Amino acid sequence: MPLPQTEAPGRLQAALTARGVRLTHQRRTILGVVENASQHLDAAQILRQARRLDPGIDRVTVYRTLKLLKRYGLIDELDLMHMQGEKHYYERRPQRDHIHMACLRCGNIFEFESDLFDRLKREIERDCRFHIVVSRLEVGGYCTQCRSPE
Amino acid sequence: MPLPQTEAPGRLQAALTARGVRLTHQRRTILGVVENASQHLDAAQILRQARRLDPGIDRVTVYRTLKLLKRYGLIDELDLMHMQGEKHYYERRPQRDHIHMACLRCGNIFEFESDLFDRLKREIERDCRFHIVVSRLEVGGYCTQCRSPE
DNA sequence: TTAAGTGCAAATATTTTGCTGTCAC
DNA sequence: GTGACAGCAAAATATTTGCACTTAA
Repeated sequence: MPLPQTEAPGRLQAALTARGVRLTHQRRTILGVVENASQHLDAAQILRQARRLDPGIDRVTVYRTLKLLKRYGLIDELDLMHMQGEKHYYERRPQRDHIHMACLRCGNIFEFESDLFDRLKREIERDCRFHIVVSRLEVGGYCTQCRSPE
Repeated sequence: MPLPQTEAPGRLQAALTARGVRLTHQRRTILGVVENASQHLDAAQILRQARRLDPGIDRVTVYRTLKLLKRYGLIDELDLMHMQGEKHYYERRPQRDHIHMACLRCGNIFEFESDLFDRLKREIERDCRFHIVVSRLEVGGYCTQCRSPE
């Protein structure tokens, strides 16, 4: 069953409150959808789910809220190698960055954390004297299932 | 002065020919633009430059040619952290993958090659049993110039 | 010759903006 | 009470599709 929007305030909501951002009913709903998503959602999917909880929510409000969250660095915007059109996907920014792998055959998205990735980012910061705010590593290819015969 | 389109056939053109792809006048022009670009170009910029050499070229032909090149793995499609709208940027696929760093203040794009990046990709292939076809690592942040006081 | 490619027009997809009324604090 | 926010309509941006004509091989 869909999660009630009266659920315990999530981390996103707490983070916005801490920054003194006004929390409207609509924002709470959208935050809840993003927070409790079991997969990467695009704007249209977020809108659809938010409307189940609050049918009056407008598409524009979803876009404005996503932009707000992105501006505060609370969510990451993914392209997932543009596997299905040019839409973007969103996920709450994790403690530790991870890599997204998109299977070009089955379309599944896999995630992977890696010390080497963390080291690479530190190397970039040091060698290029570049202060990293946000990073995105996406790869497209074939997963085990799709490579194996059958 | 703009490069004449009668220039020596570039690698892109050779690669398409080798694959038995038909080379039209328009394709040769677009290939030349992409090949000789000194920076990352989006579709509109490619169209503009192509039209200087052949005013009749249509926007659609540019998109179709870019899609063709992407399908054959001859160019890479970049987002450059969506610094200016949602357009895509293109570059001829290099021998060795590199990282793109986008400065959020001055908008400059920096490139960086790294052994660690190569190792990371090998690690992904091994640990995740995932065969990588294409990869993209983009970071957004602040370059030396923009971090320093003045 | 003929399958593949081009230009044109129109459509689609995604995201943004202007404005007026509403609500969180 | 008031400045920030929501909804609606419309626009802007980026890319794709259908179709009749043209061209590379």
